[in-house]
Amino acid sequence: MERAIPDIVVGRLPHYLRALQHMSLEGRRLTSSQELSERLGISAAQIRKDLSLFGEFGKQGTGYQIDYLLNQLRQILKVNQIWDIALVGAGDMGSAIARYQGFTDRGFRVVMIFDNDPSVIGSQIGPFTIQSTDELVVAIQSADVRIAMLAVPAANAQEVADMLVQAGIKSILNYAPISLNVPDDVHVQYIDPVIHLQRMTYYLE
Amino acid sequence: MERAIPDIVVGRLPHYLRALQHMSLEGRRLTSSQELSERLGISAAQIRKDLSLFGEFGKQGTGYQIDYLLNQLRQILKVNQIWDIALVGAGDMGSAIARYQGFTDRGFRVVMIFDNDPSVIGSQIGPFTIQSTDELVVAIQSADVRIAMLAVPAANAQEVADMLVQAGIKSILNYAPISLNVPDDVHVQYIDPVIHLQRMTYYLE
DNA sequence: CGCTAATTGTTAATGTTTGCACAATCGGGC
DNA sequence: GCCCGATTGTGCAAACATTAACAATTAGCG
Ligand SMILES: NC(=O)c1ccc[n+]([C@@H]2O[C@H](COP(=O)([O-])OP(=O)(O)OC[C@H]3O[C@@H](n4cnc5c(N)ncnc54)[C@H](O)[C@@H]3O)[C@@H](O)[C@H]2O)c1
Ligand SMILES: NC(=O)c1ccc[n+]([C@@H]2O[C@H](COP(=O)([O-])OP(=O)(O)OC[C@H]3O[C@@H](n4cnc5c(N)ncnc54)[C@H](O)[C@@H]3O)[C@@H](O)[C@H]2O)c1
Repeated sequence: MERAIPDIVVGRLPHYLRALQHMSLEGRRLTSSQELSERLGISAAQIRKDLSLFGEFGKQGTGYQIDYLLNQLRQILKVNQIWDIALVGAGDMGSAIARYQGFTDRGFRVVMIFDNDPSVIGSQIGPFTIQSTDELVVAIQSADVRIAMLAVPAANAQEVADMLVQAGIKSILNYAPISLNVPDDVHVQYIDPVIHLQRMTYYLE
Repeated sequence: MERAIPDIVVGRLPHYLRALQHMSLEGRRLTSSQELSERLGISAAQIRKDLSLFGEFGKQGTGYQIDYLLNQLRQILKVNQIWDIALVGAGDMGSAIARYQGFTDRGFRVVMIFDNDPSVIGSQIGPFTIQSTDELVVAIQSADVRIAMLAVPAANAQEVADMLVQAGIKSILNYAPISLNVPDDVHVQYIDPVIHLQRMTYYLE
């Protein structure tokens, strides 16, 4: 029986992956827990320990092959494939997300966009036609999409989340500044810049 | 000598604040650690313990006065004032941030926007004229701004961060998917949706 | 071929965070 | 005025996370 991996470790893996991807693009071959430590501000011992939960990826005296470790991490995080994403809310934030070019080489792509404002339904954002939220559940179900990004106002976020759950979505990245109520088997992550800003003002004099 | 507050506690306070602000808008007067616990998915004991590090804000048998606790938390986090923010990068993300209406009632406002693309410098986003990054250091210094949001491509993020540090910025909220190198007295927080998405795909089958 | 410097994976020690449980206290009802 | 159900703040124990330290191993070099 496999020991469960602590959430906090899973949360660090994407950071390792991102740093390795940069190094790989820089043409580098090898790295070490020490170098990753300096780049990421995470102790070298911790990085080694985290990785050791999944296997032995390095070589003593040498370090880690960047491309090898990269692939191992991609496999562990299941981003050695492209995941389709449904985006709800085609306002300022939704449009920025829809146009963002930085998803594909990290395992994701937006494949459908929904809004409930008749004046934007049917119009294009890049390659996408904005669909009505009336079609949301059926469209997501028939395309078998599991991940959604939510960029609607806070007041509407819960009702949209309910629809997403009904459509079979299992992971929601929520930009609305409100906590969502979802079943246990649905994962939610939050992006709220103000939370980060308030955390930093605590340390300002 | 005051005991230092653990970072992890400071990181939860903005969530309490956000939930309380919603309750207050709903016209509610009283809440309890239990109710907050249900809304936030943080245990009631933890909430009570976190708050107790700063004082005694509740009343046994009754709970917490929402508006009172709200004000206490605003004071603790120093958001009982409006902080000015400098925004760098007026692309898709920067424009969405510049137009966002959700900062002011939570303690922040964008007051200046910079870019280095001559074709956007001088144009308007809402009430702001986009300034050249050539003016960045002087403009930030003379307006005594301490917080910046960074929305430039990853390849340029470090050079801009260096300018921000030189200008006296002490808190940076970085949207570029790259770790920044800054002096110890400068706080950095990161927003990278892909990190959150990759964290969730780990749990998908 | 043996020495050196580098670096891993892992164990044990240390430190931090969370959860439990309960006395103390409050407000309301009767 | 007293009792009851609710709820806080907190001491202690348990769980969890991080760090330090080191034997084992490697590549490179003379
Ligand atoms: N713009 C930012 O920089 C920013 C920053 C932080 C947080 N956010 C949050 O992101 C969310 C979106 O922000 P925005 O600036 O894009 O707002 P916006 O008003 O520009 O866009 C919201 C969009 O959601 C659509 N919408 C509303 N109700 C809907 C529903 N029930 N179903 C489908 N679509 C619906 C609206 O028609 C609109 O197109 C908000 O919750 C906001 O708080 C935005
Ligand atoms: N758009 C999104 O949804 C999204 C999502 C996640 C992350 N991001 C990140 O946010 C950042 C901005 O993304 P975007 O989509 O707005 O990109 P963008 O290309 O639309 O905008 C970038 C802007 O930065 C400006 N710029 C470049 N170098 C600069 C410099 N040295 N000084 C000042 N300005 C400079 C450019 O002129 C441009 O206006 C990127 O790092 C991106 O990875 C964006």
